[in-house]
This record gives sequence, structure tokens and C-alpha cells, in this order.
Amino acid sequence: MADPNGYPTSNTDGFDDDFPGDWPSAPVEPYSAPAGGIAARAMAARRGPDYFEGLNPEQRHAVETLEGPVLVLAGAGTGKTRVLTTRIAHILATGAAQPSQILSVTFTNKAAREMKQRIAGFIGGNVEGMAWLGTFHSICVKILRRHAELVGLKSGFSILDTDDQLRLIKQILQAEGIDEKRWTPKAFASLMDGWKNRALTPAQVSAGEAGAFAGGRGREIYEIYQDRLSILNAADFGDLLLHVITLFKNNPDVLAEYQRRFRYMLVDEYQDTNVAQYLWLRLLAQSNPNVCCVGDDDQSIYGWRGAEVDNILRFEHDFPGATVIRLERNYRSTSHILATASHLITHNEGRLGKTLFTDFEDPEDQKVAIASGWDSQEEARSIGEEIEALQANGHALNDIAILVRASFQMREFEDRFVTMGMNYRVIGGPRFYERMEIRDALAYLRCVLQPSDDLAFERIVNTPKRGLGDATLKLVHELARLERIPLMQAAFQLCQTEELRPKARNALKDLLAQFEGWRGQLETKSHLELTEIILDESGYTEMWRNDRSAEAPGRLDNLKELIRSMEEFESLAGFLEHISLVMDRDSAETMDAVSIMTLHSAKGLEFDTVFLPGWEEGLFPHQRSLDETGRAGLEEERRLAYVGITRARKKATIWFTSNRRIHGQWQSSIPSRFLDELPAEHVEIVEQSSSYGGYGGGGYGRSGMAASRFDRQDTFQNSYSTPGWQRAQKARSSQSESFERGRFGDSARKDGPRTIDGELVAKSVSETPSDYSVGERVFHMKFGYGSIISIEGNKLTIDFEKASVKKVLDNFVERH
DNA sequence: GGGGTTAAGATTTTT
DNA sequence: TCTTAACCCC
Repeated sequence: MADPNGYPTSNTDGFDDDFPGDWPSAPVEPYSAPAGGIAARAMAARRGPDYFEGLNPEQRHAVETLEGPVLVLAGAGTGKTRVLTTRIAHILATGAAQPSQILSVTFTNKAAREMKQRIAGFIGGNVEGMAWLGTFHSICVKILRRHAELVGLKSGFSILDTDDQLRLIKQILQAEGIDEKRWTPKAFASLMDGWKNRALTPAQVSAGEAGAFAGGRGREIYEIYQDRLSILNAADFGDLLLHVITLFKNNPDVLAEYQRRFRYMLVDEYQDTNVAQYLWLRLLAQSNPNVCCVGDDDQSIYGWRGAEVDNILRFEHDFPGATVIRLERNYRSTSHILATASHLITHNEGRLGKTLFTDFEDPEDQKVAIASGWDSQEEARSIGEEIEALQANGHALNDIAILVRASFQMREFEDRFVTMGMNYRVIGGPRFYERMEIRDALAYLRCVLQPSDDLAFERIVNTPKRGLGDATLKLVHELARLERIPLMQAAFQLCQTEELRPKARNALKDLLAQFEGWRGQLETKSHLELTEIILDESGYTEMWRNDRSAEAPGRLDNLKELIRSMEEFESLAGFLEHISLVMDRDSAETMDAVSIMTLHSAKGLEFDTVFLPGWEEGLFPHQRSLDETGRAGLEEERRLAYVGITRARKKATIWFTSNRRIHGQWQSSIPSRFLDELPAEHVEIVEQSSSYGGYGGGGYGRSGMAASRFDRQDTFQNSYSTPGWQRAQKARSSQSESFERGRFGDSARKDGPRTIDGELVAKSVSETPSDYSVGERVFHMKFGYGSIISIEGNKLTIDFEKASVKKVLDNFVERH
């Protein structure tokens, strides 16, 4: 069957009717011309299909080399996604495979979504057949649901999030009598994560490593944990991969089916794969080498969560006969930016080596700027002013980003921007589905759907408060463990006895009856209605309505948003499956605002203008990274710097300050060693015009933090004699000017809503005196309720009930 | 069960 | 310095 666009189609679940049983045992291989053969040369002489339009020769090579292993080393901004999607289009158009025969893996849902959209552009909307385009995890779930029994699960298994995981570990540690202070659940979780990232089952954990926890009981705890999961019929994120690997290893017939199915495999962001993902891929690629991995070793920044740069470095070794294609032609940044980033990254050892270049050079292009200030406040203020100036020149705020190393740096900017009335948005941060109220609501839904979901039940059994305290729960737990039954069932049995005090018994009975009632409505009510009913009848919404804290209104909004987001799903089960895997939410932000985010979350994005504050030793490179992983850590930090610089299309400005407050303590800081690794000819030191105080000089470098611990001390100390550094110092010490120049009232900025977390809305700053009066009770989105102590113009000093005394602009509060 | 006090910990984050 | 979670007492 073919669709109107001539592309082969297949059904949408990825499991064709003929799969696995009726899979043709000897499929007719589509002919593919050998590279360099007569047909190939004849074809190359001809104009390619439309989708080749605009590809450069390397990109085209990457698209056309369909057979055998291919590694595409795609530098930043070299059209990586384009190559991937065009390659898929090419596979489909040449008839080399059906959509359902292409395995294409990404790391994030966002990447998967974008890829689907772009492919839809090529093949006319019909991407439903691309059933195997998704994240590692979502693909694994799909496989596992089919073969759950083979790894000791039932098909309806639930997927635990990190919160559930921690609570479970905690219970186990308690039950095993392990001191939670000495051996924290968190520590165990990350240890176990490490094992799962390397595809180690409990039996495979080496004695040495197992010994690193609770006096040698690491493996034992891991085993108990896995046991518990299988009793709960649940899997954590790491398990999703691990179970599939186990499945493949123990069931060659199952593996063979998938090997036959996937004619072409594509992996995006290959530098981010961990050992488990690598093994997973190797298993699938055993009999079929048509693997195309795309990645950039220079952008590997997730080593700390198990990514192995080695995977990409060893590709040619692991996949013999691999074609390696380098994409170095950059379409994003100016030559100064590229040269700066390229030069910096050459300081790393153990890279495959690429040098970005651009064909477009404009004498007007600005060099990468290096600016410095006295402290982080000045940094925020100056950057704010520069952004204001850009805005005045018609620069869209949406094309400006501030990329920080650590999220605590964001606060300074938020504070400053709130004061200035500058639109900004924080990207990243706590995700929607991780919020307490959302998790609670989901726990209710999970309980309705899966009465055996103990973790969900525990979560909400006494939320809102029903008088079911520790004592009651302890009895339920004991019975459940004794009888090896789920908590809800134990609770039910307990209600039949006299063991509980009448009050608790009735409360528990009522709750169980409610769940029964909700379950009864599964068939008759839509999942939207039912969710509303549940949240209502359980008293959950009421709980927040009665809550007087600052966050309560937002939480109620989030609950509404949750219900709204369920609309796109057919059923409760479908919705729950989706959100356990897709923890992100793409907010439709339309407003013009500066983006503030961490360097990590900036990967894959680009902006005209990028500010990179906080380039100081200890912060960037981060001390902890150096302490924990030494040289490898330093190199990863350097790659992070590389990622940061290459986000900029036209202008990058790097900042460092002499003083920074860390954990409330002011500390003097010294410029990042990375600054001295930048190429002088592409960088300019900015003379500060608005700095104040002046920096007194005087050897803060040597007495600075941790200088003696650096493994490259010689290079490092030399940094004080480099011309760049001296000029930067000179520029800094010469100034003193008041910085409190009228920030208010001089703004020709257009009015618009301001957001914090994409939600808080404020209006413009003005000198109009506030019409609030002293003593009035007001509400502030971030600080909650408070009363006004004093007023200056539109600045209110408020004594907050839940926060301290703060000064805020009157636009940010409302009467109460 | 709630409210108040104290202690610990404070990179990066997706699934 | 500030936030969060645990803890203790009523």
C-alpha cells in the first residue's frame, strides 16, 4: 500500500500484523547500488531528488551512505538534524525500507518530536508509520510491554520516577536497619544508577563496588530493590534499558526478530550514550551493520550521568569498516565565534578532531567580548544594561540568552531583571510533572488504574489529611508484607478487623470506598471528567484552596493545566504512560523575553546574542567537577564552554567578576583558565564604562581558592602574565562611576508581561507613586502575603509572612 | 497533626 | 546565606 505521496506506509503501532510470527523469513533485499559503482556515478551526475537541495557534499555523503556503519561527526551548527531527517527521507524514498523498519533513537522527547515534524515535512504528514522513532526509553518500553513476562514483569508494569525510587530505597534501607544518615537513599540511588548505566545486574556488580555502600551491602540492597520492583510490577528508568538488554541476551529468538525488523538504525547525540545504550545498540546491530550514529565528541557534557565519550571515540573500532564523515561547515556563527570555540577546544586531549569553519565572513563581525566586573551584581547590572541597549536598537529579546554554569547564578539576573522590568524567562528548572501537586494528582490516578501501585497509594493515603497517620500505615504495611499483597488490599482486609481504632478504620474505609467508586466510573465517564471528580471528591483541590501560602494559587492552576493536557489522550492509561516517559512540557511562549538557562540546557539551541557570565575558577570550571573527576572533569567543563560559545550566532560576551557570593559567603575569585585558552586575535577585552569601586588589584589570584589544587598549575599561574589578563585588570581598576543611574522612568521599552517560571506576570516600571498605602495587606506571586511597611514611589517595602522583609515594585503585588 | 526549631547541604538533568 | 527536610513537642 502506498500513500498519495508515494511513500510506503504501515500501521501505526510499529508491530505490523505480520510481526513477529509472519515476518517473511527471506525478505527480498532491495537493491542498493555500491558506492562508486557505475549506477551510483550515473546517479550522482544527475540532479538528486528535491530533498538533496541545499545539502553540502559532506552532508549529502552522510545522507546517501546507507549501507554499513556510518559515523557522522557533526560539529555545532553544521546541520546535523537536517542530515538525520534527510537520511530517513532518502531511505524511504528509495524504498530501502518501510517506515516501521527504521529504528531512530534520540535522547529527549523534544528531539524526537522535532525530528517527526521535519520528516513529516518531507513525506507529507504521514509519520505515524515511524513507530520506532523515539527516545531510548520510550522504545524500550514498547519492546518491554510486549515481552514483559520474559524479564519477570507483567505487561501493565508501571514506571517509577525518581521520587518513587527514592522513597522505595528509603523503605528498604529502613527495613534493613541501615543508618540513613550515614548511607543516604540518594547516595544509593546514584550508585545504582551508575550500575544500571553500565548495564550491571546485581550479580554483575563487582565486590569492590558493592562494598562502597553500607559496609559491603551494596549488592544485597540492589538485589532487594530489584526484588521489590518486580513484586510491585514496576521498573525504574534504568531498568527499561537493562531489562531489554537482559531480554535480548536471554532470548535470541526475540532479539533476532528485532534484528530482522530494523533494517536501518539511526542514533542522534551518540556522544551522550551510556554503556547500556551502547550494548543495546550493539545487540541490535550484530547481524545488520546499517547503523548511523550522529554526534559530536566536543559536545559531550553528560559524563556525570553516565555518558561515555568513549562510545563515539571507539566507533570505528566497534563497527569495523565504518564510514566516518565530518561535518565542519558551520551555518550558524561568525568566524570569530567559531575560531574562538575551536581554539578553546583544542586544549582537550582525546578528541576525534574537527575544526569548524564558515564560508561567510563579514568584516563587520564582532569579536568575542570579554568583560569583567567587581561582583556578580555588577555583572548582572551591566548585562542588563547591555540588553536594554540592544533592545533599544531593535534587537529581539527572544534572540538573547544568558547561559550560566550553575542555576544559583540565575537569581542575580532574575532579581535585576525584575527590578528593571525586563522580560525574561527561565528555561529548565523544575518540570511540570515533577511538581508536588501534579505528582499527587497522578498518584490518585495511578491508584484508580492500578490498585497494586503501592508507591502511589502511600503518597496520597493521607493527602489531604484524613487522620491516617504513621501508626495506621504501619499496620497496613505489616499486613501487606506478611501476606505479600498490595497495600490497598491489606488496607481493605484490615478494615474488616477490629485492629484499627474506629476513627482510622472509618477513614480508611471511606477512602477505599471512594476508590471503588472512581473505578466504577472508568467506563462511563471520560477520563477528563473522572479526573476532576477524583480531585474534587478526594478533597485534594479543596486542600489547596484552603492553603494560604504563596504557591497555592499556582498549584491550583497547574492542576487545571494537568486536566487540560489530558485532552489529547484517549484514555487514562494512555495519558499515564505518556507522562511517565515524557516529563517535559512545551510551553507556547509567545512573548519577547531574554532566556536564562544553564549551559547544559542550552545544548542544541542558538541565539544571536549570548552572554556567558561567571567564567571564574571554581565556578567554571566547577571545582567539584575537578575534584571528582580530575582531568576528565576539566575537559568536560571545557566542552561545556565550547557548547556555550557555539550557541551564539553573532555575538558572544564572556564575563568574570572578582567577587562572588557562594553559599552566602563572599569569595574573591580569579578568572577562569579557559579565558587564557581563547585566541587573542578573535577576542576583545571590553573596557568597562559602568563599573564602580574599582578593583584594587593585589594578588588575589594566588591567595584565591584552591589554586594549589590545580593540576595544570604552571599554565594557570602564567595566566596572570598574559596580555589579555593584564589588560582586563587595567580596564577594571580605572573606573569609578555611580551605577545607580536612573534606571526607572527612562525606559522606552514597550510594555509586556514579565514572567518568572513562565508564569508570573508584571507590568512596566514607572515613577508614578504607588496608590498602595502603608499597612495594607498584599499578595506577591513569589513571596506570598505580607503587609506594607513603607513606600517610596512605586517601590514597596513589605514584611512578608512567609518570607523576610523585601522591597518590591508595586506591579508585582496585588491587593488582598 | 500541626507548628516551630534545628541541622544539613547548596553543579550540571533526561528518561 | 538560604532553603529544605527532619525532628520534637504539644
